[in-house]
Amino acid sequence: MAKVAKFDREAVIDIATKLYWKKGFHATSMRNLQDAIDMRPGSIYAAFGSKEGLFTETLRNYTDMGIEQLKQCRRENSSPIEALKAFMKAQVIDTQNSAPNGVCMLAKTINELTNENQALIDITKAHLGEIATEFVKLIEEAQVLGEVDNTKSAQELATHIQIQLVGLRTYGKVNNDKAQLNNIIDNIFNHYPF
Amino acid sequence: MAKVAKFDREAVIDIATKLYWKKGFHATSMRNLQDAIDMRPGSIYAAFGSKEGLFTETLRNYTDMGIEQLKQCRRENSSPIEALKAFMKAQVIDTQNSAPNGVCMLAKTINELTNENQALIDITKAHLGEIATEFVKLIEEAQVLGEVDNTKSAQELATHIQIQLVGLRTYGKVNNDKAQLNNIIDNIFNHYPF
DNA sequence: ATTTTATTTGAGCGATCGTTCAAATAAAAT
DNA sequence: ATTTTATTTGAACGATCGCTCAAATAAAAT
Repeated sequence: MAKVAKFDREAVIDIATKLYWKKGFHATSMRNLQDAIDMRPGSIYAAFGSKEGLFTETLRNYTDMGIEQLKQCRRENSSPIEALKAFMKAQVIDTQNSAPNGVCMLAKTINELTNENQALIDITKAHLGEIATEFVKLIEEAQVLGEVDNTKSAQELATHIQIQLVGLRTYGKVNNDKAQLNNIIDNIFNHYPF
Repeated sequence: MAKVAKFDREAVIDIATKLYWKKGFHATSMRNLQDAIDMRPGSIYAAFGSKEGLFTETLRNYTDMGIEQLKQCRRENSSPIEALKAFMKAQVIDTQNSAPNGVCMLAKTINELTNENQALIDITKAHLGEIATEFVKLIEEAQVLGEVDNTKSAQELATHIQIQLVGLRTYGKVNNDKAQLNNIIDNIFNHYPF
């Protein structure tokens, strides 16, 4: 054996996630990343391969954080639907002021990239699918508990939630009104299709 | 007087709109624009001032096209709500295959830009507001005709529509299923809050 | 202590970025 | 025909882009 890597890979990916989430793939330069994570080009390329390679790891990190946050909401709520509602409020309202960006990093990436980065688009789509699957699990649980009509398709309801999340997080950036956003989310669960 | 500009300003803005809409502000280079509109840097800068200046004109053009499309839908439908539904289907479904980009250029811009381009963000927000105002007018018309419960806030319903549009256009890019998108839009108008 | 080797450094590569401007051009005015 | 002047051209500016790699470094193995 020989010299061992001294940088904290998780910490580096966390910082890179914040930067990419805030500025997007194209507007984040390797120089920006070098400064933020305090690594020189050679080390970054040795560890992550390329700008795309590092971005890929931040997409994974962002998605894992979201899924973990959803599970945390589930632990804190006896009702799966209340857990889902709490998650939506955290994602739509709380992120507007505290997170690197109020909008969903995955939606932002889908919006930003073109065929020129098809591999990144495919990964992003897959991650959105993973999150939708977590929604499905929660909704099916709610159906078992009788909180949601079990003749409805859990997959369709999950899609509905994801569409609301993406739409609301962008709207929240345009009109950051916590009370209004709160009402809108309450209404989503008080009416069709829930 | 002297030599007169020979380029077609509207045609140039149309082409620039398509490019910016497709690739976004940062990923569209002036070189890309020069090639697409067949003008040399000096002419572009004389006519539009800067990359931001030209982008601003394309935002205006994009918004005008959307509002015109909405009015066209109104002319083709005796019912204002049917007109709104037709508009949504055109924006969500038809654009996925024919337009430069399936997602809304204004939403894409809100998602992409940061404080570093606050002026462009402010313009984009204002344009989203203009479109919402057109939705309000249509909904108020529907309320007069008894198509929509007139105890509801037309402004809130318009916001609801805009959130659905943004969410659906991004979802359409992830899962381009015409039949499913069509059903989702039908459901929006068959249930709460309509 | 010396050797081995994974890691880190940072100068610098060629390409491209947004932009400028002096010179060339061409249509209107004389 | 000549002058005037708005427009167009395109070379080129300094800055920055993503990325490479030879040299320096430092921790583990001997």
